Amino acid sequence: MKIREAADKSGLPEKTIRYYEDIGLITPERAANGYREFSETDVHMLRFLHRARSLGFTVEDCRQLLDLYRNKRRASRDVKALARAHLAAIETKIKELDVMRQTLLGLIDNCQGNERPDCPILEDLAGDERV
Amino acid sequence: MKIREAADKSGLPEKTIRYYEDIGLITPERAANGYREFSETDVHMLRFLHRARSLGFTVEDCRQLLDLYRNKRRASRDVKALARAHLAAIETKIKELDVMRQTLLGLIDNCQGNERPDCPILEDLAGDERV
DNA sequence: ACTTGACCTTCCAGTTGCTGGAGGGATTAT
DNA sequence: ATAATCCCTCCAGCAACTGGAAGGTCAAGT
Repeated sequence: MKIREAADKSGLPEKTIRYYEDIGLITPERAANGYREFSETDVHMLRFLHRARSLGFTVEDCRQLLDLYRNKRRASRDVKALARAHLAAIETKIKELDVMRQTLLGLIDNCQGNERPDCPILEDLAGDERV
Repeated sequence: MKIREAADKSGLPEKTIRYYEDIGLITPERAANGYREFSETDVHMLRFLHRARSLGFTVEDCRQLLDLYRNKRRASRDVKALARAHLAAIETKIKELDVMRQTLLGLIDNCQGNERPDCPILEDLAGDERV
């Protein structure tokens, strides 16, 4: 099948599929006219990538996951390690965002939000000491 | 003062300070030899930017916040609106990450993590139906 | 006077993961 | 034959820096 159909079946934009080929994640065949020719296996890999990316794995993670997936002699230990590392990164990120969130909530709560200029949000950003 | 000192006092890397000048967030003076000459006010602005960025505001948000900060006729309403929009973005992001986190937790929990190849994580990514 | 070393400058490239668009060939439908 | 869809390959750009190269400046030491 051609790229449009592969895109429809995998849920990825055509542009992204071309990009994934560029960086060597997939290697579809080429027809005589130069068009990419996708097999069902290719689509399967694309769906795999789509799902992995949606779980936040980086493209490099995806490359490794795909390698593991294709390697029938893999150890599930290796997959689990990747997933754990990724989970840890996500949890770190969540914590960072939560700190921001708490701070913003406090600042927003203290701001009148009217037509006057005095604003505790700006005061905080400016590092003004509060008396 | 020169850039090194401004960097130390603001907590921002020199590179970042140059970048902020490039994109017009700050406009330090120049000495005769071409070196940037930072005033206390410049450092104040840099600290403002540092703090705003650490709360996750985008650089464009920072530009607006800085404009508001410098504008003595501002309405705190405008600041609050910016902060609220940013807070909403953060909360959206947290929710997305939490969905990933939950999913990963479930997958990791089901994976033996041994030397065998069978792995529910890969199965999920591959979209295999579980019986 | 000269050199060394620490500063400072600009500019270019790379990062991540795409996305949009230009310019052009191939195929399909009318 | 022609128009509408495909498809192709570049090139550029997004955010927000960061690293490095190549080179100018300045103060101190010999």
